[in-house]
Amino acid sequence: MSTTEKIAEVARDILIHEGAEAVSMRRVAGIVGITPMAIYRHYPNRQALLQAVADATLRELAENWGARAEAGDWQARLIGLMHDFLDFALGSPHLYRFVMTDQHEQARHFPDDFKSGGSPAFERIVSIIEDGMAAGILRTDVPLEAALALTSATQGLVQLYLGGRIGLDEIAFRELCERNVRRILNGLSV
Amino acid sequence: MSTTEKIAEVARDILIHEGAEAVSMRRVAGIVGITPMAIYRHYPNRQALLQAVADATLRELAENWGARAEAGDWQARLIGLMHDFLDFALGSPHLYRFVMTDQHEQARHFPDDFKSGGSPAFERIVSIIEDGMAAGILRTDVPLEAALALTSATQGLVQLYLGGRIGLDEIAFRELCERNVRRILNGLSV
DNA sequence: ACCATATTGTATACGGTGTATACATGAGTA
DNA sequence: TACTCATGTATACACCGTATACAATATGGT
Repeated sequence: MSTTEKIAEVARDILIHEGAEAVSMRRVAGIVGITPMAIYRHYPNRQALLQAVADATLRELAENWGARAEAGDWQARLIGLMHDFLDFALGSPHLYRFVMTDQHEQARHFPDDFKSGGSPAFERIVSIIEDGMAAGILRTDVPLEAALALTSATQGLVQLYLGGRIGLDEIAFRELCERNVRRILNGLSV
Repeated sequence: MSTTEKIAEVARDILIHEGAEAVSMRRVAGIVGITPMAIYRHYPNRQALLQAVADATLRELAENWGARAEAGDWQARLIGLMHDFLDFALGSPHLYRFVMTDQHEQARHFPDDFKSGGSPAFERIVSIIEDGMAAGILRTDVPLEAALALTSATQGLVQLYLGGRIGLDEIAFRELCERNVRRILNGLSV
C-alpha cells in the first residue's frame, strides 16, 4: 500500500468519523508516521486531500447505490431510492455535510451537468420519474424538475435533521421523509 | 455607541460580507481599535460573538418579515412568503449559511418548539397553511408537516443554489422555486 | 475630595493551524 | 560512477483562539 493511499485512508477515517475540520495535516502525518510536509509530495494542499478522499468515497458509494430491492411497485422503488440516500446522509453525516456544504468548487451544475449524466444518483431518480410519466402514474412534466422537487425536498429535511432542528430519532425521521415524498406526489391541494 | 456594539457591528459586517470563517478576533479588534483580548470583556468567546451577531440580525430581519404585500389570493400570499425567505437567503448568503449549517447548538426543534412559536417565520407559514385548509384550498393534513414540506423544499433548493450546483441566475432560480412550490401544491401524480 | 472597587483595557504567551523554503536521502538509470 | 528524480525531513513564518497577569480608568460611598 502506497504512502499516498495510506494518507488518504487516514484522512478518510477522520473525515468520516469526526468531520472535515478535524482533519489536520499534522494529525494525519502523525498517524501515517511521516512529517506533515511529506503529505505535500502526494497532495498539493489540504483542500485537495479532502477533495480526493471525498471523491473516492462518493465513487464507492455510487457503486453500491440502489442496493435496496428494486422490486415492488413504482412508489416503493422511489421510496427505496430515498432510503438509499438517507442511508448515506444519516450513515455518514460528516461526509455528507462536507460534500453538500463545504466543497464549493467544481460541483455538478443543474440543469446541464445533470442532464449529461454527471450525477449517477440523480440520474436514477430522473429515470424513475420518466418511467412514472410513461406509465401514466405521474402527470407529464419536465422530468429534471420533477426529480429535483423530490430530491431537494429530502435534502432540505436532511439539512434540518443534521442541524439538530428536528427532534426525532432516525426511524421517525425516515417516516417523516416518506410522508413528505408522498405529500409531494399527491399534492397538498385538495 | 458602546464598545460592545462597535464589536458587534464590525463582526456583523464581516460575517455578512465574507462569512463566519472570515471573522477573526484579531481582525475585529484591529478594526475596532482595541486589543484582541479586550473583546473577551464583552463576549465570552468567538462563537458567542458570532451567535449574538447572528441572533440580532435575524431578529431585525424577522421584524421586516412579510413586507411583501399580503394582498392577492391565497397562493400569491404563499409565494410572497417564499420570496421573503429567498430575499434573506440570497441577499445574505453568508449569514444564511451560518445560521443554517454552522451553529449547531440551541437551535429550534421540530416539532415541539415550532408548535410553541419558537420560529416566527415558520409560524407564518403554518398559519397560512391552516388558512388554506380552513378555506378548503388544501386537503386536511397535519399543518406542521404540510408547512414543513413547503419550507424544507425551498431550503433544499437554496442549499443547492448556494452550493453552486444550480447554474441559474437569481431570477431564473426564483422562478424555479415558484414552480417547485406549485408542484408540491398540485402534486406530481396524475 | 478620597479611597475602595468594579470595569475595561493591554501585554505576553501557549498551543494549535496550513504551508513556503531549503536541504537530505535513497533508488534507478546513462 | 555520476546524474536525476522522487520522497522524505527540518525549520520557519504568519495566522488563529484564548489563558493569564497586570494596568488604567470609571464609579460609587463615605
